[in-house]
Amino acid sequence: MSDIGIKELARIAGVSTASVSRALSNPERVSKKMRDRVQAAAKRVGYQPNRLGASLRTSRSGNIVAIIPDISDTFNSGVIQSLERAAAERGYSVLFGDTQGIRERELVYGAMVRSRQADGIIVFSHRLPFTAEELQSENFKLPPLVNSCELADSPHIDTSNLPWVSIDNVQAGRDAVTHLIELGHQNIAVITGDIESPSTVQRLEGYRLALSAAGIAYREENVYQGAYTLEAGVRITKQVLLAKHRPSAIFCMSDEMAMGCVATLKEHGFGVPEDMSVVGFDDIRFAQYLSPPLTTIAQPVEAIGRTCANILIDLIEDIAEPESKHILPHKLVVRSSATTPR
Amino acid sequence: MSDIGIKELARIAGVSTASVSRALSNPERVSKKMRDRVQAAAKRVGYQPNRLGASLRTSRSGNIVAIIPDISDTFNSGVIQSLERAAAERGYSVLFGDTQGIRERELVYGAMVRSRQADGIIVFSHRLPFTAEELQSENFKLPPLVNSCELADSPHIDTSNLPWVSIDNVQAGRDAVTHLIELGHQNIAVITGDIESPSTVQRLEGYRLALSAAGIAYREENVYQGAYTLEAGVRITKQVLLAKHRPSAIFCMSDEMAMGCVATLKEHGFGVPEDMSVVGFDDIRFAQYLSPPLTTIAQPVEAIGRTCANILIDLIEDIAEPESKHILPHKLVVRSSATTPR
DNA sequence: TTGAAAGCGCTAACAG
DNA sequence: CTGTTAGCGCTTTCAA
Repeated sequence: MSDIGIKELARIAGVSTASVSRALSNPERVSKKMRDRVQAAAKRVGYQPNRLGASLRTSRSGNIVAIIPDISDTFNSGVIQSLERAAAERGYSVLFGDTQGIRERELVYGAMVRSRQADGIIVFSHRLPFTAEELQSENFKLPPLVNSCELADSPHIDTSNLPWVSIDNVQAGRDAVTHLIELGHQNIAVITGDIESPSTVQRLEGYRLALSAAGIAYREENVYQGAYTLEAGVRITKQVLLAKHRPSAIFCMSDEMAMGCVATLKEHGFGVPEDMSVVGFDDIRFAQYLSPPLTTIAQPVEAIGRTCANILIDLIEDIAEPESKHILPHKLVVRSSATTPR
Repeated sequence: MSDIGIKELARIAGVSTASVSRALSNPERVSKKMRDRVQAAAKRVGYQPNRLGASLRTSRSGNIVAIIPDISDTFNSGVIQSLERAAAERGYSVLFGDTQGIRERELVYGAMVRSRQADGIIVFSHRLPFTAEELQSENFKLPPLVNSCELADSPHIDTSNLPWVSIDNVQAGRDAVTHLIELGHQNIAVITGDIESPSTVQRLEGYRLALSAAGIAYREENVYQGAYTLEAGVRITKQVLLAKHRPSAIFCMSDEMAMGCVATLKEHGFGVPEDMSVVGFDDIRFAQYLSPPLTTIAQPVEAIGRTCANILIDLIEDIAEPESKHILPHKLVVRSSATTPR
């Protein structure tokens, strides 16, 4: 049970190291007798292959890195949870990089593929984790990479052609706002996520479309630029309450923002939904337990994580087209935070 | 900028591979001239050392694995966030293992040190990620490991001697309950976390001590066995409401449980805190934005993660005593979910 | 201070 | 089907 290498095990089993390697990694390419013999010996002495040796030889680390701006965001942590599980099922481990949006840290994680610590990257941030210099360089080749639709365009590369997985954010934004319109709201504010994020831009487009389809004029002053955080929800909601033509409903582009929004409304004496309707986005675990339970757009968190992992691994293992796009279904979940305006 | 190895770089710089290695990894052991020359060449061609080669040679992967039952738990994700950051500052990456409490997955992650994919382990689960067989084996040596005070005793090893970092859970539990007693509560229910978890056992002990110090009889039926999840909070709270001698206050051993508890109370028409006081534990990000804002015990999330990382790395790099214990400070945060009973 | 060379543990040609 | 052997890219003696 002490630390034994392949040589030692080969000696013990009375076979060559090549046979040990084969019997353990490609059992089908070896006789049953050999297989049993080696596997028995391996088990007996508690042989655990050194993956570093194998990785060096094969140039495959078996790791993928997930670049995430903020793991403590509830939506993100749900995605990474399913991502990790799906990766594990295919024999990959995930190195995770919480960047807090810091460019330097993004670059560090982006470099992990080049330094062979990882075989591919899943990007949940807005920027590619490579320097402009790298991107412009002729012999720079993008490593296997999938983006979860938060990746903005880059001046140096057409990010829209990279593999991605996402919901239909335009339609989802439209669904949320249409719901409010159907309840009778005409004056609807929206608090956006980070404005560089494609998901925000798309959801905002959905907001526009919903308004326009209902013949309601789009008014610039109803669009509040925020960020996908609870704190932003708190901060911006105060601004909304200050508005000259105060809206009767607020569409928040994340549930965390909606939490902050609702808390702030209550703090200022506004009942939700009696005085102000609120619709969120994500359907995080907590949404149904808030008071009031949050009406929101549900994202298929589990599927997003799983799909990201699987596409990336397909890419790494060369069994996927390099431009796979996956649109996953979303769903409006009606609870109690939005109602007919008074 | 294409992929260049150390040999090629050595050739380009006109020096030996040994010098390249030294100039890059131990610049102080090389002349200034050599250093500049190599570093310039490395920069020019965009040399990125292959960590696999280095790792194989040095038997150091530069990774640590964090074994976590549930990353989407808000408290856990906060800890892992700071853990990752602290690890990164010391040049380590974190592989994370979300086990969902599944034994098999724990073992997979536990094996990563033996297979050299990682240099040490941080354990947030109840069990050591090793089989009984392994633990009993004579020449089994525990890898560098720190536990965040969730590790239960093992029949095969004295886990209490392993390095750990934690708050003083006994005192924290006592503080929470004392607060309720000082408000005037006499009949206080407690909803526990997973009963195998030392943190739960300790907090329960604190509950006992607080009662006893106030001369209040400890009553078995006021102790509800739960789990640190929102769903458990929901489920158990219903049981509490069914109690013959209904308590006037509930101490929940996590904020997520408290969220579920408060939601359930409201759903059944109980005002919080008018009809029922609730105290939580953790002070997760959301606690202050719930309605009512949650009175809770704040854990130093950032410090816990950072300390775990630093102790583990000290252990790996042989610069720490193997039995370091760290008690971090907690704090009662009084908000609005607990008040004087009617 | 620098270079030559061995070797970390494994896999994959290649030969038998 | 199995064994021999070279070598993945790096670090680290050892000698100069």
